[in-house]
Amino acid sequence: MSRTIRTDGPIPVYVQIADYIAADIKAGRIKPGYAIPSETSMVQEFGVARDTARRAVQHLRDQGLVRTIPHRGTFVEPVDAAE
Amino acid sequence: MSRTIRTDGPIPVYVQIADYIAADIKAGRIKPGYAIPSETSMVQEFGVARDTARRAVQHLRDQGLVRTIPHRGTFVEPVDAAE
DNA sequence: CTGTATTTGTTCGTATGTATT
DNA sequence: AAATACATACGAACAAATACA
Repeated sequence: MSRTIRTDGPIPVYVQIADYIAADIKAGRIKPGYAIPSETSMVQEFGVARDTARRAVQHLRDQGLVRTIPHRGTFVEPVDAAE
Repeated sequence: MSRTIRTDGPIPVYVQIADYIAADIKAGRIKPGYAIPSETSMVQEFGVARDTARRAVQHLRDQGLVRTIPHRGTFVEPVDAAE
């Protein structure tokens, strides 16, 4: 898995991260009801600030792909929820 | 012992706390094998958030001065471990 | 064996300041 | 000016392991 983050291009870092996770969801690598990586693990995995990781999660929420439960995590929605 | 925390300067609070504890270690006030103050006690003593106390401990770990045992505490390493 | 207290682990929420683009 | 990104800091909730009475 490349999962390279580019800061020199036109695509915001948070969108790039969200896209990676969205791809995981759509490919079934993270199934409905299961948690996506925590903000902290995104920070570690992608080497970004937590602020950026949060934006990525927000982006996924905006697309209806996930739902966050405070202090628990962010979970993949049922497949039909993102339509 | 002053141990004043300054929030108006350029030195992060967590670094200031770590420096205080590092000084205690280097002065022999906390000996190898013994525990440094818990996160909770740092919160109380310095009036900071736990997040900040944890950063201070992390900073000490990064310097090789201490080692954390989960659910037990954080302990001073042997003197030669920090070289 | 059974609680209770202590301690670190983990997670998201919120805010501020700075720098860069 | 506005959006993006990083770093710092405080809050809050709950989990889990450990230690001990």
